[in-house]
Formats: sequence, C-alpha cells, structure tokens
Amino acid sequence: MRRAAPVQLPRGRPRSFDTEAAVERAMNVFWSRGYHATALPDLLRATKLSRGSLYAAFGDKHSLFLRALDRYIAIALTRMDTELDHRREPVEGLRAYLAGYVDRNSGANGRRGCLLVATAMELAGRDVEVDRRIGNFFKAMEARVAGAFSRAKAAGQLADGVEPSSAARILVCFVEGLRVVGKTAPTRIISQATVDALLDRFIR
Amino acid sequence: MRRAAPVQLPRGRPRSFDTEAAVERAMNVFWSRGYHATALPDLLRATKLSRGSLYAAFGDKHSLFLRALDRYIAIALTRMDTELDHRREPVEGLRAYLAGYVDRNSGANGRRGCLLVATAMELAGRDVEVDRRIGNFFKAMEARVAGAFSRAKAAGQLADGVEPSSAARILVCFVEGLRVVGKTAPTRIISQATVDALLDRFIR
DNA sequence: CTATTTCAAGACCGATTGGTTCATATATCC
DNA sequence: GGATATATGAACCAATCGGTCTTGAAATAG
Repeated sequence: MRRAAPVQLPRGRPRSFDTEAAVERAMNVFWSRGYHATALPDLLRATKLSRGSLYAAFGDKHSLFLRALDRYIAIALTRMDTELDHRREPVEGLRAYLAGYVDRNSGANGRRGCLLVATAMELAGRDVEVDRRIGNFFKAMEARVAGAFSRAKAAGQLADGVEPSSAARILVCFVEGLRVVGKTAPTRIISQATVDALLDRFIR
Repeated sequence: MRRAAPVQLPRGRPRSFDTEAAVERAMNVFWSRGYHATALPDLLRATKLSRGSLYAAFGDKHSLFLRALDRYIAIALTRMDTELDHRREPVEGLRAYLAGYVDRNSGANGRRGCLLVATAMELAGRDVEVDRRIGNFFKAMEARVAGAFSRAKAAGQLADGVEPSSAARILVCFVEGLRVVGKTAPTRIISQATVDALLDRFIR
C-alpha cells in the first residue's frame, strides 16, 4: 500500500496577504481606469503590496490584469446564474437580469462603466488572451439569456414570432450598449423605462 | 467710407500640408489603437509630419485627438442624415441605418471597432471635453432615429404600442452594443439576422 | 536681393513607464 | 538555535512618454 504523502508544510515565513483580495483590489483599479491608464503605483497603492511582493505573486502587470478580468467575469456569471435560475419564473429572471443592468448603469456605477466592455474596446484584437475571455463571456451570457427565453417560450409567455436565441442576441447587444451610453448619461429612470419597453416587445 | 482692408498675404513659406487630411490620418490611428495606446511617433508616421509641425499646427496630442473625434462624429452624423433622410420611406431609412452598422461590424471593420465607443469607455468621466462630445453625439443620434420612428408611426407602419422615442433609445443602445460584441465576433450573417429580428419587433 | 515663414530632422528635456535586484527584517518549521 | 521562505522598500534599470527647441533648407512676399 502506498504511504500517504506527508503534508509538506512550507518552511519559511508564510504569506501575509490574501492573494484573492489583492486581485480584487487590482480589479477595481483596472475597472476605474482601464488597462493602459493604470500604472504600477496605482496597483501598489490599491493592493498595499510592495513592488517586490506584487511581482513575486503575479508575475507582471498583464498577468495580474488577466486574473482581475477572470475574477470580474466569474462574478458576472455567478450573478447571472442566480438571476436566471432555472427554478425561477423565466420572465421574472429576465426582469431581474435587466434590473441588475439598470442598477449598474445608474449614477456613479454607470459612470464607472463595465470592465468587460472597456477591455473589449481597449484590448480586443491586440491580445489573444483577452480575446478568448471576452468572446467566451459573451457566448456564456448569450447562452444563459437564451435559456431563459426558451423556458419562457415553453411556458407560452413569449410574443408571437419571438425566437429565443435571436432574442438573446438582441438582449446581449442591448445591455452592453446600455453600458456604453450610460457612461455619459447614467439616468436610472430612463434606463429602466427603456429596458421595460424592450422586454415588452418580447413577452406576451 | 471705410477703405477696404488690404489683403495681407502671408509673408513666408506657405503651409505645405493639408491640415484636414492630417486630422483624418490621426483619426485613423486613434481609431485603431485608442487614445492612450497611440504614441506621438504613431501620429507622426501617419500624418507624415515632423514633431515641430504637428505641435505648431495642433497644439498637443489631446487637442489633436479632439479634432479627430470631432471629425469622426461629423462623418457619422452626415451619414445618418442621408440614411434617415426625411424624404425617404422611414422604415427604409431605419433599415439602411442598421445595414450600415452591420457593415461596419463585419470582419476587419468590426474588429477595428468604433472610435466613439472606445473613447466613451476609455475617457468619459475623466475628460470634460470628451464627455460633452460623446453625450451630444448620442443625443443627436437618438433624435434622428426617433424622428424616423415618428414618421413611421404617422404612416401607420409601427406595431401597436411602440413609442418612437423609447424605440429610438432601444435602437441606439442596441447598435452601440453591436459594436462592442462585434469586436470579438464580427460575423455579418448573425449581425444582419439579429438586426432584422429587432426591427421586426417594432414594425407592423 | 532681404525678410519672413514653414518645413523636416533630430537633439534634448524631465517625468514616468514596466520591470529587476538587493539588503534587511520577520515569521514560520524543525 | 538554524534553516527556510516571504515581507518590505528603495535603488536601479533601460525604454518610452509627451513636449520643446534648434538648425538649416526651402518657399514665398515685397
């Protein structure tokens, strides 16, 4: 029988900061300023790490950015998974999903924008790693929305002639566009009304 | 009677390059790379100007960028004015308008993205001059689309319950979102189908 | 001709960029 | 204690940033 591998405890001084927390702080900086406009000192200030520690832990600015982007995507997808949960009324789910965008698009939140959209515009086409992540995210988002539309259709809640997958593509483009327009005009009431008007075109 | 002011011809060597052409070349660089990622040498190469000439003619990078942005906006608005011309069938106009976006969103055009969207995400909220321009552009675009929808409604071509101004807001968000999603997935057929499906929800 | 203006090319500027290295202190395990 | 590993912060790096200035040639007007 194989001897259980002894648990090799690390020998020296243990890491004293939370890596994931640092990623999250970095994410917030990239989110607020964009990739190019974020300088090392910004990241050091936000993560409260020394230059040495940051480079030892994450390699370089680009790698840290990818980890921050991954985190942003993970958060967005989990949120969608609860909003568009299968056990929920599909139309209710879609409303919750859109309400989330209205919220993230209002006031200061809106002005901050969306890390994904900003990254897509700034880096896509010039960074394969970014390309993959952005592409996959949009696909994943579309799939979830399409699922909700499908369930709504099965429940007879869609207007005549509405095709779930095409409606999902429309919705994805629309909410990403909201994020763009919301950068300069983040007014909650109008966003909410627009979102409602759009959804009304799809449901019975 | 006042003596006509003598036409003071400039004394020295005349300007040997076309300012507007230089702005346009600069616009293309900013369009492809974004503001921060565009370095002076990029602009010098594109405009074929020397450092001295460029600074004498435009002041600094930021001013040149604003001129490039203004040019981009002017082109976009004139295009819309012909697409959504009053003397045209309004629904035809909307189709032409959307077809333009499909076109600009396909293949290499799509991957290049949109200078306005990129600028909104990169600079809005941190640059008042940019804020003003972006905000005004979206308002102008929305007004034109709303006009077309109004005329369509008057002609009885809109589906029941469609309100022109709200439909216009939806369309503006949608096309800007197309520009975002198109950065990584610029497939013409899908864009066209999505655009058609959306318009179908509005017209009778 | 002279005076004037613009041109391109490049030297030059200080500041900042992302990134590395190193000395030193500290915290853990054995 | 000794060995090991990580922390920090500053020093340091070459490269690049946006921007200025100078030089000398070229093109115009009077």
